[in-house]
Amino acid sequence: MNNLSIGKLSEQTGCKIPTIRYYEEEGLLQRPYRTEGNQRRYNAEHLKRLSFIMHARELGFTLDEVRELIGLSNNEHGGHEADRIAEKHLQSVERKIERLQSLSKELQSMLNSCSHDEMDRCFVIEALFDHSLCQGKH
Amino acid sequence: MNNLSIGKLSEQTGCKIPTIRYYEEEGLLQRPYRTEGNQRRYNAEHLKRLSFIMHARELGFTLDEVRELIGLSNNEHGGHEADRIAEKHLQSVERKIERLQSLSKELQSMLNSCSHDEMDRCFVIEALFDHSLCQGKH
DNA sequence: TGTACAATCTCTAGTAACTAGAGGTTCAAG
DNA sequence: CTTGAACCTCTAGTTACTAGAGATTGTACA
Repeated sequence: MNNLSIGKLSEQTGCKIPTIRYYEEEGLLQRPYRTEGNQRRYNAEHLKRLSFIMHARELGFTLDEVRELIGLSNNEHGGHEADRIAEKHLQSVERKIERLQSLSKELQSMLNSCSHDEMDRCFVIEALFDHSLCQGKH
Repeated sequence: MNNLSIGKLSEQTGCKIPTIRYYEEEGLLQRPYRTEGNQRRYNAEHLKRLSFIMHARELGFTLDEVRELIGLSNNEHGGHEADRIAEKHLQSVERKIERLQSLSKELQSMLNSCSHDEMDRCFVIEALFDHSLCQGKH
């Protein structure tokens, strides 16, 4: 688990090599020990931190939020703050879901009515045109 | 409706001025007539096209897909193709909804269990760390 | 007709979160 | 000790815009 090369860390976490270097650059991942020959060597702490970052990213936190979260986890008063961030994030996720659901409905009804007539006109395209003309009316 | 300046077109559509120029640059919006002094003047066709682009964007189509859709709408065999694009898009939207819903659940359960104990430890942060360590196990 | 100033022009660079490639160096197995 | 996979840094590209600088044009009003 110690003295992992960047390739091994990448394998273990599923995070791509350039992305690992990018996170280091961005100050999200601690700078690792370097060999004489200037290659990176990671330990269990790095593995843990990188997994944390990746999981937070999967959950849709931005890198800035991840940065905040990491800062808070080192801070004794960070708990309530972390709540706030997670709560704000939950709200934005729920808004996103709503928007996508209405989008899904619109796409479905476009597709359902999309039989083609003799002139081979497609209602998908027409629906897009029509709806785009009645702005804000639905 | 004719001879709209870029500012008026922007007002009418709600699309920002630099974005209009960007769409022109990208070949999505037809190049408009220019005055002697090199300023853009738009007509009803441009308005219609821009509204189409914006509506498709709201529905989450990428600019490349919008480009395709515009191409297809000028093509007599485009109908079935447009179906295919819309269908593919619908599927990706549904996948996105699923992912967001499970994310929302995870955030909610994080927040629910997030009372703070005497030591002011926050379970939001711990949940993030814990889950990040059991990779792929849920 | 003159003038002021809002609106427009082009161009460059910045955003987020990576990804890809060039050209060169190091590590480790045999 | 050799060789080839893995690593290094650096630059530039991606998507869909947005912001700003510095210059020019359009137009309302006196």
